[in-house]
Amino acid sequence: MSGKTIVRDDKRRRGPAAASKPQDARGREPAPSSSNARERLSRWIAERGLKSTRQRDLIVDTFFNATGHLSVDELLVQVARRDAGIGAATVYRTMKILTDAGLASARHFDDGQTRYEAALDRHHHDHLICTSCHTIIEFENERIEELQDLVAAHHGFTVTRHKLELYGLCRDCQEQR
Amino acid sequence: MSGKTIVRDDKRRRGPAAASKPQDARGREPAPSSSNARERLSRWIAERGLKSTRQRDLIVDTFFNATGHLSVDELLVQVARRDAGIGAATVYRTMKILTDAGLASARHFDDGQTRYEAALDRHHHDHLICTSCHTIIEFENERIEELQDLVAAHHGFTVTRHKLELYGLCRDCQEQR
DNA sequence: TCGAGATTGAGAGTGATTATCAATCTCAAT
DNA sequence: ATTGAGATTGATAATCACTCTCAATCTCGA
Repeated sequence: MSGKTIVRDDKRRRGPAAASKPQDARGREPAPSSSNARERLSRWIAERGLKSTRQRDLIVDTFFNATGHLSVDELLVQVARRDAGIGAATVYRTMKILTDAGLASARHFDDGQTRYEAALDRHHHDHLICTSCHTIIEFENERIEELQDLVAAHHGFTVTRHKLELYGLCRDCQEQR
Repeated sequence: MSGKTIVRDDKRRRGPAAASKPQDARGREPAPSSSNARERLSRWIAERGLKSTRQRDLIVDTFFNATGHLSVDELLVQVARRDAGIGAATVYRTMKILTDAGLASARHFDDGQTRYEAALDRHHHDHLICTSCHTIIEFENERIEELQDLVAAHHGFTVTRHKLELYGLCRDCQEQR
């Protein structure tokens, strides 16, 4: 699942088709394969005496097989299709483990929910968010990062992470007006 | 209150002194004067049949006399020093009015609370945030904005607003390690 | 001075997430 | 295969940052 470039376009769960061209992406590493992630997770779990459970496996599998930036609610809906008995708390707990293990990363956009995206071997990137249809497009721009470092240096800061989100209307939504 | 450049350094409520040099700021407009803001607010309130109350005035006055990016909690503490009977709901309500009137702007950093900053006549700017002492420094960089527009255009987006936050350690906190 | 209508403070309600806890499940050591 | 210490689970309570509700007040133009 999920294309092979850095740009991931997730118009509310649709096929891995038509995404804008990756103008700023440099198409470095392909998205992590579910199997690779599973290996890493097994190791992570083993290393700290955690246990592998049916629920955990199901949630992880569902997450890596989905595209985009999922909220716990959205993930729970998908998980419930396979096992309606899984509780929300378990999904929260599992996503926390995945995040701690570096296999998922949590994003806090302006809609009040934490959204998760697959993170294995992925490079840092930022987001373009359509305020109408909620499509999220990822992009990477080295020049911007350089300028950020410059600004930070001017103020004596050492930047450890940053967040850049561009909110607006995507092409489709503009045309529909 | 609040310096006369775009850079505002708020190390947890301290005098309007020592801020790093405004390297990226262009020192356009001076920060809004409390009186000017009050005028605008009066007009705003009058225009829509709202009423001016003791609580409202006190909260607004306290807000404009404080420096930095205050959360409702922080503002409430300061307000309570002048009138302990004012409820949190009223502070929330007042900050909403101030925001709607364009006199304050709400910022959502990664600590889960909404923070407000004086907004009258201020230009758009972004933030450098120290993850250790929580100092917040504002900056403006035209080149970055231009690149953002370029990136957005590549993806067919029309950007209406953006958020750029650089998290890291400020000079002081780096030295203290 | 009046009174319609806005405002207030307290407390209930909300939405997202975390904590608690008894019942279960896992898995390494029998 | 059995066991049992300890991890996990689901339900539910609790928390956090707000927002809503409502009866008591306050504001301000007539």
